[in-house]
Amino acid sequence: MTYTSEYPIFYVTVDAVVLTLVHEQMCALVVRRGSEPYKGAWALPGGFVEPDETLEQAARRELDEETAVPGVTRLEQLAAYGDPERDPRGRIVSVAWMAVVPSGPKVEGGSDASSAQWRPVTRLLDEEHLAFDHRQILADAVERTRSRLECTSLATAFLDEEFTVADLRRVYEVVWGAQLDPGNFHRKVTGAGFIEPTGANVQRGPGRPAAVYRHVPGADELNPPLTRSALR
Amino acid sequence: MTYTSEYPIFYVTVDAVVLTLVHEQMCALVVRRGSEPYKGAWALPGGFVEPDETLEQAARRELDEETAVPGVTRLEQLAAYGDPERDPRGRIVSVAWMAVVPSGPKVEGGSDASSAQWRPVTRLLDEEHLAFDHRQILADAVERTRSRLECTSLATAFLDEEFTVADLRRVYEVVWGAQLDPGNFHRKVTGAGFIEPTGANVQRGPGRPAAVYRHVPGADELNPPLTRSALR
DNA sequence: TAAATAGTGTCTATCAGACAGTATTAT
DNA sequence: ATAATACTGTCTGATAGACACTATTTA
Repeated sequence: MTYTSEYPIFYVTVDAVVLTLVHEQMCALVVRRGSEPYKGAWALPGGFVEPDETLEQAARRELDEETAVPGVTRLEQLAAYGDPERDPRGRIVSVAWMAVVPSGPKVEGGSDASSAQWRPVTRLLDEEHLAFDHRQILADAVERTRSRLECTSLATAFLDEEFTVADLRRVYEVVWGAQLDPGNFHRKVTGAGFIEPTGANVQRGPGRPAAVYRHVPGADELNPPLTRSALR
Repeated sequence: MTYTSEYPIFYVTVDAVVLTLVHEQMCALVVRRGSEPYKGAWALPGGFVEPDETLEQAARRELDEETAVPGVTRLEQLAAYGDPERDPRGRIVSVAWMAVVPSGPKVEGGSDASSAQWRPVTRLLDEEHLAFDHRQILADAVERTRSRLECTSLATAFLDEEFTVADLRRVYEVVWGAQLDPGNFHRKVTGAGFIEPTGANVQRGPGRPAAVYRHVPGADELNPPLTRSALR
């Protein structure tokens, strides 16, 4: 089938940055490109928007098809990237989305991409070569995530439904790349209103058992915010 | 000229929200639509992106062509809007931008639109009908502006190069819709590091003359932020 | 026992907000 | 003089961060 237009042809794609924690490292979901351009390079999952779907639906569909990653609840729109030179195949404007999922889901496979994989964000940004302008998109997503931890409950999205205060602290420490004072963090986060105790306790390694918490549904705004300067 | 494609046709447009203060009211720049759809309704200035320009260049060009508004320095990308039903003419994804300009520039005319005009944001949002999904875009831009006042020097963009602390306070009061304590505001804002005194004083009406300030170039981040809860 | 983690108490410096007080002008 | 605006001083309550202390477990 061929389409015609009296205006220049633009293509619209979506790309998704999905972040999680693997072994105390922030990792992003990437796929190997199986065709030119950038064949063999890592790329963010994404693809062309179809005529009758919203941009968000397109991002979800591409994530399902290329990575089959579970746990994607909220997708947040990041930005549109539309430099004329960003894709050698033509004029392609991409709308980028980001999501955060709990640690460790299996992602290999999916029909479109030969291999989807979690890779540390630091390596993707500093050492490896990402296709197109995906390095910029990833960097923007990471920065957005860092600031979202200050004023929203996004940190809980890195964790399973039940978690301890220490689990949550590790999320902040990894994402912000800073050590936090355990005592002060505990007081602040339990008083911020976005997590509530389940009543249960868990024991992991030596030390006093920790209370188990869950995210309070709907409590997504944090004020006052958790300041990023709570360093040790 | 006719273009052909084997993929469905998408069009990409840009829309711009330009905000300013007129008579103590936040106003947005809108144009009357001269053709269907939504003929005669107010719309945000914008139009189709051309093949060889960036999205930001397209936004600037459309602003020049449709409104000839001066004073647009920084354009900040807001979001992409791509609902399949948002435009009856076809599948059009629009990338929205926002800018803030000093009060009072003349804008009537321009070649494309019969009349560009400043209209109060409250009326556009609450009473009048904006074309397409421009009401949502405008609402998003206003909310973004409100939060940008907390942690950036954006408020100075509403003012001319030289201004008083009272001028700046009026910007915050109008945008946030709240009264601020003059004394506390003065201390906070002069200590925040993003404005500096020129040495001159001005007299407007009764009262002690006010010192004149200017924006410190490059000082765009505010920390600690000016909290929005500095109400009286 | 020592070591490790969980959680609480407490002190201090800082800061937001309330509000009073001083300075300088127009009318 | 009076009113109005531009600042500046001061008090109070809240909070961030440092750090000590208690509680509960493993090894």
